[in-house]
Amino acid sequence: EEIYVKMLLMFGKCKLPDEATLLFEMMVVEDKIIPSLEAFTALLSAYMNSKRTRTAFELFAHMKELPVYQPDVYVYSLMIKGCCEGGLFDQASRLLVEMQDSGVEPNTVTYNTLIDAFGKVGMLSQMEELFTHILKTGTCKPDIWTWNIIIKHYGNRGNIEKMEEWFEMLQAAGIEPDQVTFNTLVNAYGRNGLFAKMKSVVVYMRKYLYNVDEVTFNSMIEAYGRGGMVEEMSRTFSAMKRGGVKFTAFTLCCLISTYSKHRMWDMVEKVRRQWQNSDLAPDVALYNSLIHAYRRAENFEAMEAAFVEMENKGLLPDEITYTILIEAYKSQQLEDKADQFLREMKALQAHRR
RNA sequence: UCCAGGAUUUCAUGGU
Repeated sequence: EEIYVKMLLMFGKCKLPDEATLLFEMMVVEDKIIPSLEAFTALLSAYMNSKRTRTAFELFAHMKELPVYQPDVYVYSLMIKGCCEGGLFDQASRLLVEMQDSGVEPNTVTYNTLIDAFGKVGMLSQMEELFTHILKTGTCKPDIWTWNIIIKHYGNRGNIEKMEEWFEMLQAAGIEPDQVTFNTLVNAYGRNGLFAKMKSVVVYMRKYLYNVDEVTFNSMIEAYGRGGMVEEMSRTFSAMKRGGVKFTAFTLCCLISTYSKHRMWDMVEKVRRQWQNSDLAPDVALYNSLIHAYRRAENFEAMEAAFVEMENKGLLPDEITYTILIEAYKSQQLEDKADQFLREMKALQAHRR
């Protein structure tokens, strides 16, 4: 069963909810395994990752009717996350009450989920209040994730002073920052154009033997790209490869977007060749950036070819893909084709409910 | 009894 659970999680990561459902049924029917609560949690999480919130909640309701599958703190934390992501804060707080009523105590993960949810919608004072509340009441012990979440949200909102303040408080509390903490700082400084500080964090990381990984490099590459520092971006990409850090779809997506924004078509092709020579799994966002690059270049044959290639690789276009194509065809007065893709997009959206 | 397996954080693409 552990293998099934691992595979369910894989499907969730790859956003393949239907495959997850099939696998789960296979496990029950063919291998006659009585699924554990963990298996159900894995299935729920696959649905959540694939934004099949409704399916997840149906399963959740079903589980509650079965005495052996009474949700535990894992399941409740996951469902609370689902509510928050759908903007259903009332329902989230109802679940929080419900879990306590049924004797399941929320833990650090549950509160981290809520703290992150406040941050995501910009309710930073509520975010802080919740943090001090759990600290004061001793409801649960904040962990490094809690701090990382708060640091991230101040960084994302451009409040660098607050971010640094929280980073210092973290250290003052005697907690060791981790890889994620530093990557969060690199990302925050980068997105706010503070390139010197960004670089100094990386220097610090190297000095104290934290892993400078693909997330670190991706943040820098993205930051330079956004800031129009194309040369610096290219150099960082080279440094990444020289350092033996494997680039990801994310890396190439940043590069292609920036090069195409600066109409550097030869560089787009260069990235594309490195992509072809790599063993990266097919990726929708990466194809989207390429399709958009060809649309910018008004190279519509290449755009269509990239779209066909994407479908041949078994990838389903998403709303972004369709939007790019529809805009492209509209700009060429090809209303029929634009309409056709509009219908396909609507069909996709309908299928997902 | 111990161990393992499920939940939360850092990163991209269109409309902008």
